[in-house]
Amino acid sequence: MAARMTRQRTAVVEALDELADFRSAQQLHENLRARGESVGLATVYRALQALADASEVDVLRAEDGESLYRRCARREHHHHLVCRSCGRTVEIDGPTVEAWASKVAAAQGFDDIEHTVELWGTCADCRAAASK
Amino acid sequence: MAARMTRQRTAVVEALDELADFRSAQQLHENLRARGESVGLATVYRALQALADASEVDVLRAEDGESLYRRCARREHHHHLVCRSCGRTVEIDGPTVEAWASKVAAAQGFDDIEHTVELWGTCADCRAAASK
DNA sequence: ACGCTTGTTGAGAACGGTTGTCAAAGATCG
DNA sequence: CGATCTTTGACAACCGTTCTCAACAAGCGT
Repeated sequence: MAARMTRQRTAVVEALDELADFRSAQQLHENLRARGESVGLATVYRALQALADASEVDVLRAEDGESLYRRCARREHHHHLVCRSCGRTVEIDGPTVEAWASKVAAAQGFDDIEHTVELWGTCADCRAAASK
Repeated sequence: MAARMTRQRTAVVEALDELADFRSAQQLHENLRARGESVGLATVYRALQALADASEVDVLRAEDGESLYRRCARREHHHHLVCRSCGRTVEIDGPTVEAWASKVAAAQGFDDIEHTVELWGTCADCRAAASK
């Protein structure tokens, strides 16, 4: 169970660090190959999974169900405002939302509460590009 | 483009009405077969899709990415508190959340904002059953 | 009631993202 | 260096969902 530091894992982390926004496993894989790093797709998935388990990366689901990964600045719980078309991401937190969520859930007798709060939109740049 | 009322579509709507909680397309399909209604899986998917487009049912993604459907009481925008293990659902709305979401997004220059706010937990019954 | 037209159905193939398989490769330690 | 034991990667398998297309049936006009 000792996590070994391999060339591939390092490469995945590096790729994540360079790309500041949410990316799919496949995008990262392509990115790695493009720069000459030979890494298997399955390995990319495994690395991302491990990083997610260790809370080193945030995972979120695109509207079509694909998983997107990102290395976030803050490790504490937070939410995201993501551009639908380019993936550009802004970290946000909503203290009022947290409080609201747990209060509502508790009032209904629910336990082990987890909440999903994500904002999707089109960023200024993409909007400009679309109406070119 | 005229929507025809077929036996299959009626069956899907009926099944949804009986099952008050969020169910997957496959669960609904099984449910229909179990009661003798012969309906193809693809048809169930199509019916659910059409209903979702018409805002007749709410769709949400389970943690594993599967789509879950439910006929909600209110047609207006609202959120859900869903039991992870039995699918039991409580409709909730959070006026404060709505306001917060659009304000935050606008402040970042984002447009076309959409937000996902769902609460997952374990309902009282399932908690009791688990610690039997 | 009876065709006709046209949307709908269903079985199975296809698809796309993700995970499993397993022999070969390589990281770590003594 | 050698032994050990995790990791890798090409490919198959999976699973939910969508597509294909010939057979079918709603709804409409007569």
